[in-house]
Amino acid sequence: MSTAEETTGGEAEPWEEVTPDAARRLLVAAVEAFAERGYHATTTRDIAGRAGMSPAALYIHYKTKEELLHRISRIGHDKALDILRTAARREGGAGERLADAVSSFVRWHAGRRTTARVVQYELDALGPEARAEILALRRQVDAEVRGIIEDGVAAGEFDVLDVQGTTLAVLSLCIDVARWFNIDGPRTPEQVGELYADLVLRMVGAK
Amino acid sequence: MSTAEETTGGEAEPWEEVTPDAARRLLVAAVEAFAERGYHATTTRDIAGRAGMSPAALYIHYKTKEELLHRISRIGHDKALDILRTAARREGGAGERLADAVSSFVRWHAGRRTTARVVQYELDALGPEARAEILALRRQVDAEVRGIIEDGVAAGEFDVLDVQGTTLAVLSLCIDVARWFNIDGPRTPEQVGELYADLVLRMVGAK
DNA sequence: CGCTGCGCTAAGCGCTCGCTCACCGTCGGC
DNA sequence: GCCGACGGTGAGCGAGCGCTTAGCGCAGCG
Repeated sequence: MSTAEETTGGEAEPWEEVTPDAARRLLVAAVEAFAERGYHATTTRDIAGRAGMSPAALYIHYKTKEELLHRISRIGHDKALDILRTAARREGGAGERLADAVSSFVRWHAGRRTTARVVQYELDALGPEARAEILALRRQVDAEVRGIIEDGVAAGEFDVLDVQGTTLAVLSLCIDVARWFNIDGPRTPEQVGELYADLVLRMVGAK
Repeated sequence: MSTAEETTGGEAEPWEEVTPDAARRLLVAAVEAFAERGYHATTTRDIAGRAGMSPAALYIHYKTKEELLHRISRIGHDKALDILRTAARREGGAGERLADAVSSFVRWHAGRRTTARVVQYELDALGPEARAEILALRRQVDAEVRGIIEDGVAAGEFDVLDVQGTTLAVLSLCIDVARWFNIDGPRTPEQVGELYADLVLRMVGAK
């Protein structure tokens, strides 16, 4: 988690914490399949096939198909939260920290779009306990962004009427990048990150 | 479950164009089920059950489960486009028209959240021809918003660096309301619409 | 060399899916 | 009062699902 991923665009090779190798290959295959077709439309045979294994191999490393989604969602949320925390705790004014948070968060949602899609849009497919665990992480994500905005307001740097509503809107804007971003489109993840950082600074009335 | 959504955004009772009555009841049931569990996780038995009919009754009115989704998506996109066109073609400056477009578009996504969820997030479940038809409607949606922003820039009313990128962001912000909005939450659709209209005016640097 | 443990496969179980089909009650027209 | 059309049902088909199980090949080790 603390690896060298200051990287402007492509991040360090993900999923390296997943071992053994066969379990990681299955998980990466599941991310691709879930992102492409959705959790419910993906079959265990499809996941195993993408990983070059038989359907039964999946159940050596994971108890159920849902456990795969849970692991993906957990790791993805940890990563997203890590990105935001890093930006929130750097030095500098609230404006710089918010711009940094938004641009890196957006870069992740665009650059690792397949992962982000699964993480952000397949939450309802999890069972109650797993969903509750993930929702707790999401509240922490919200708190990080709200914290920066509150700092900016307190410092007189931002002009915001509804802090919680604006926080919601900022996060919503960033998250939805995973829905529409197209790797073959005209924009790189870095460009979208820059554009969005500018838009968000306008939204909070940064001086 | 189906009640309590009495057109908070001031829209007409929807689905009235769907006849006969049994076909409409099935379609409304499908909207609810798709919005709750997703297209692929919804069974034809569930849809028919919600409409108080046997599973076979569905196939008297619709050829396949996918045709149901197609009809919902088509009608929903027509409605969304209609809302934007009405706002775009009213009288007044670009700022007023943009604020009107955003607030009514957001009101629809929040107030008719179940429909909007299906319309915006189940697009990939459609076959190639149906999806192409819907994508054409979405390009028209984009054009309406871009048109207002271009007007504002031309009139010196807005300050926008990347018109297409900002259009994308504005629409993305509005659409994602359908993902997070909660009828039992602290905000009414009207309040979110107002908040978002203000945020969007800031994004375009409205004078 | 034989034994053991383990990652993996081939086959398939029980179930539920989308969808079909033979049949039925109701009702307007003659 | 009978008849055909139509909207509906109950039962069930073939397919494909998530997941299980019996057994295989092979590396490590005496």
